Amino acid sequence: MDKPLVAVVAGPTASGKTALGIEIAKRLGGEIVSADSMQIYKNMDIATAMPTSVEQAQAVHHLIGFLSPGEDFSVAKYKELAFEAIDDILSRGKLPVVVGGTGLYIDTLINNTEFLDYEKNDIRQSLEQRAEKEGLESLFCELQRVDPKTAERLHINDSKRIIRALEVYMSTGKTISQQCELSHLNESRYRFCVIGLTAENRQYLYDRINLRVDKMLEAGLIDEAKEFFEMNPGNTAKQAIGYKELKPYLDGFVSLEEAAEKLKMETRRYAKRQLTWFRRNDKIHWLSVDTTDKDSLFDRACEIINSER
RNA sequence: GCCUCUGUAGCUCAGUUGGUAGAGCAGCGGACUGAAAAUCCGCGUGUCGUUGGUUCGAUUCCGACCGGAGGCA
Repeated sequence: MDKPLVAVVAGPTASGKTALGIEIAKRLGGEIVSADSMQIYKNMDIATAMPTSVEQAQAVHHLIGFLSPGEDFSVAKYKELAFEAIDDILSRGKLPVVVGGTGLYIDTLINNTEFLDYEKNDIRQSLEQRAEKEGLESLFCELQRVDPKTAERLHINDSKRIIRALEVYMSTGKTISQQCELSHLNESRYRFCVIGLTAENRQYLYDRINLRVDKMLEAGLIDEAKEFFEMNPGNTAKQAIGYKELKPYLDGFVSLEEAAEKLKMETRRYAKRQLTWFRRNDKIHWLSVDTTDKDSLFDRACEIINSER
């Protein structure tokens, strides 16, 4: 009768999501579904802080390390695969535990966002070329004509969203604002209980990030980066934090110290954006990792989930 | 020891012909519907080294002191 419950662990990078997710899965009989746009890829283990084989042995993990970095990915594909995994886990009487830091992916599951079907095409590429030649303003004016509602919402410099909005219109015949309305007509088949990890002191999180980057470098991030660039990564994988920041060092333009500092900085900024994303969700049960010891954190998270089961 | 330069935001530096100051980066806040670890927007947070003097008024001019860099010995 009641909709099945899906547990979610969200939060910024380096907040301890992986450990908490595994603990919840162990204690409550669950399996983990990753919600991470980069951990989906193979051969990027160190940079993406993918759960180690030891960690993966402690709980079943879905949607990690399965795609080649040459392949592009999208939130629409993620949604499809994630719901498959969730249904599979539920059919075996277990608790799905969604764990990840990609807010867009998580919200798509929670809101059950529907996407329109359309054939793969090269409209985006030609729009990018037009932006190059005619200037972004010309595309923005076009968007004002076809979808004034979206044009009003977007800033004139927001090239990605302007191009995307036109791409949707040209691919589907529907404006992106129409698509947004259509996208949440169907109610979710699940209930979600979201645990959010945060830190009372931002510096605590930043210290953990800095330390983690140092550990990644010790673990062989540089070699992983060299291999990464050799295997022709696609546009999605290329965005990962961890390789592009090391590129100037690999090419001999900056010292390792400078590149490492840049990598730490970009990771910190990413964590900040993640916090901004999750903060607007007023249904999240927040737990502070810097003021709670591990055991009580685990206890508390399981209590919250159990109370909603 | 003497001479020259220098000290302004967390960092690198502008600037004020004397009316308490502004850029970049960092940082902070926000947005986010098929690339989202991406992309975009907003916001100066300051004992102008310290201390005396001149002045209605000094971060600015002058002196001393302290710190840094270079030169001459």
